[in-house]
Amino acid sequence: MRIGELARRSGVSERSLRYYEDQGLLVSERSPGGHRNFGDWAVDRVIRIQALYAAGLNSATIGRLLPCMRDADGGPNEFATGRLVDELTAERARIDRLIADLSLSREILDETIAAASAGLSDPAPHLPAGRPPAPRA
Amino acid sequence: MRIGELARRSGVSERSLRYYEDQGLLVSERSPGGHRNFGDWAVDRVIRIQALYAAGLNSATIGRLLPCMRDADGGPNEFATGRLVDELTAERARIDRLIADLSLSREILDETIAAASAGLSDPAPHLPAGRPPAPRA
DNA sequence: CTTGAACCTGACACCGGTGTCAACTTCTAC
DNA sequence: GTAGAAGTTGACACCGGTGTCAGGTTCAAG
Repeated sequence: MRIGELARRSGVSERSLRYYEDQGLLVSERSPGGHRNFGDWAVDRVIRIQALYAAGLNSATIGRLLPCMRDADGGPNEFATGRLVDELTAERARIDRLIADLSLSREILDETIAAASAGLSDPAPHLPAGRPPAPRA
Repeated sequence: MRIGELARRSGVSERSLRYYEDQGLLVSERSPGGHRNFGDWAVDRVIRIQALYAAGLNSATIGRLLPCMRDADGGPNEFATGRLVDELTAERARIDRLIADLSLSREILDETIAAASAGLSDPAPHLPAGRPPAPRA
């Protein structure tokens, strides 16, 4: 598929996809004219890359991590070196703290939103005040 | 307490605490010489502020949110306006997506770390490879 | 009074993935 | 062949909470 479709299917902007390739996180075949061509596997990979970025990892770390992770196609891997394992372990700890912060923030938002819809005598007509169930992490 | 102690107790740098005050998120008494003095309630408040920042909210949004949230001391509140509720609802949705990304990232890290300690014939002597249980959100 | 730790204000820099625009080329459907 | 959608490279800007340094002031203990 071409970059536009990959962007649509993965939910990541074309700009970011090109950046990922620049950083060596994504590879593509090229058409004779230079247009990128991606396989289906790229969708999953992009989603993972995006998740890792969202978790606060930088390009360099993701670049070291990618060849060591079990891919969707169960492709061949390297094993993470001790140094990389240390780094990933630290990242994991940071992510755990971050998840804790996010959960606290979510609670605060929930309470505040609930208090508003309970307390306002002027119910906003656009949102039916039904809050979705807590996300299953 | 003074700013140093608050920093220690909340785990937030003095620099950030002064910035929070600048942004109107935190109030302090001042000593005759100008030194800040905080009550015990400040610790909880700072932790919440920090969590909200970590969740990606900016100063302006936090500033609007703070007076509407139920504080630790159950202090008096305003109610969030409809416009603010909309904003908070959007933020909550974003946080939910972010938590999903973080969970995926954590899984990837876990698998990669586990694969490394299982696959390496050279066990790094510093970490006993016991992975902590998944964090109870 | 003296001394050293703690605090004050103000300023500068940073980071790095992403949005956006420009100018041009390639692809595709008719 | 031709028009228009889609893709390409390159460059510029941004954001905003935080780290850090400088130079000066305050506080508390001896």
